[in-house]
Amino acid sequence: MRPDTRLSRMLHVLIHMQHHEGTATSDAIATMLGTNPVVVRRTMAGLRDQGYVRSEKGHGGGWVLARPLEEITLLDIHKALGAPQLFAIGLAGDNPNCTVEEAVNVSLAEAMDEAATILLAKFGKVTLAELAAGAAKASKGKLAMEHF
Amino acid sequence: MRPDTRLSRMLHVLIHMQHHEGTATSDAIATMLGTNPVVVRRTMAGLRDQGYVRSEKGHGGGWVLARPLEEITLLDIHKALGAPQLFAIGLAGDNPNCTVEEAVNVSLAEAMDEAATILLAKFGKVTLAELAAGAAKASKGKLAMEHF
DNA sequence: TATCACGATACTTCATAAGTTACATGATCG
DNA sequence: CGATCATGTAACTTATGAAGTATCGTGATA
Repeated sequence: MRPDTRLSRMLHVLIHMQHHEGTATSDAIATMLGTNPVVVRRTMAGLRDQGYVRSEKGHGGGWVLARPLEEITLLDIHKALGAPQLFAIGLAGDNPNCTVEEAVNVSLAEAMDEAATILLAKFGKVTLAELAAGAAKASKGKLAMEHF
Repeated sequence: MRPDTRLSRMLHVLIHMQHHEGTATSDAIATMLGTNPVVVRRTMAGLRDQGYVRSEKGHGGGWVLARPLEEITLLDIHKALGAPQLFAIGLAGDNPNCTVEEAVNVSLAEAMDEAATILLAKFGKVTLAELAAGAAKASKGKLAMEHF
């Protein structure tokens, strides 16, 4: 199964936009992500609808952050992307009379629900500002390494 | 994304095999699951290699449980299927010099690792015998209902 | 008015679980 | 032995959804 990389990509973009003066065009973002500007617009559309970024047309247009990174969590972006499927595992069968099938699926669903709750709770606790800070620190570390 | 239903299906089959006297052919299993016998053989191959079932050719051949359900956990079957991807979410980017990308992906990976640990721990604690017992109980409940 | 950048549509590509076809191999029955 | 049954395997097709692409419309700016 091909993994959904939209969350990872959007987080990456949003953090870069903080340092970016003015607007970032879909083309520029696409180049940074190694993808296509249409894909960028399509994916960013959800973030715009939820008020995390704004888009402007025409000369000097492009994308800008609409809220500080302190106020955006990973969970916010996950939801803005439409809260896509978290798990690659699914439940099979559609026979409502088979109690075995039902017991299996209930058990799997419970385990997955529990894991999803944990995962989304963690997503909700991490802000993009914290990720940006972590990246800045790592950057300094690298810079320091280069001096030796 | 199309979910992977192999775990759900194999658990279902194994529990039914407990009550099944003698062998169950791939055809019979496929009919029960609403799928194709070749898919059954392909998927059961991993379980056979790990010693959870045996297969016999020729007249009267088919599949039989090789171990009691008490000794098989959901995790065992997950592993026997090759421990396929749990999450539909993936990490993007391959630029080792971008600390932002790295920070984003490390954070996502940590959250997913934590959730995966929880999920697999739960899988490891549930035996197929327990699922079978739950199904039998539900079956009785249904039977009782039918009497009134 | 020309250009720039997003918005939107319609399509193609890609990856992979799932489904299908076909045939080989081995075991059992008569 | 030979027919039949069932698994083993290989090769191919289908289904699904993220991702990629081409094209044109729309609005904003110089």
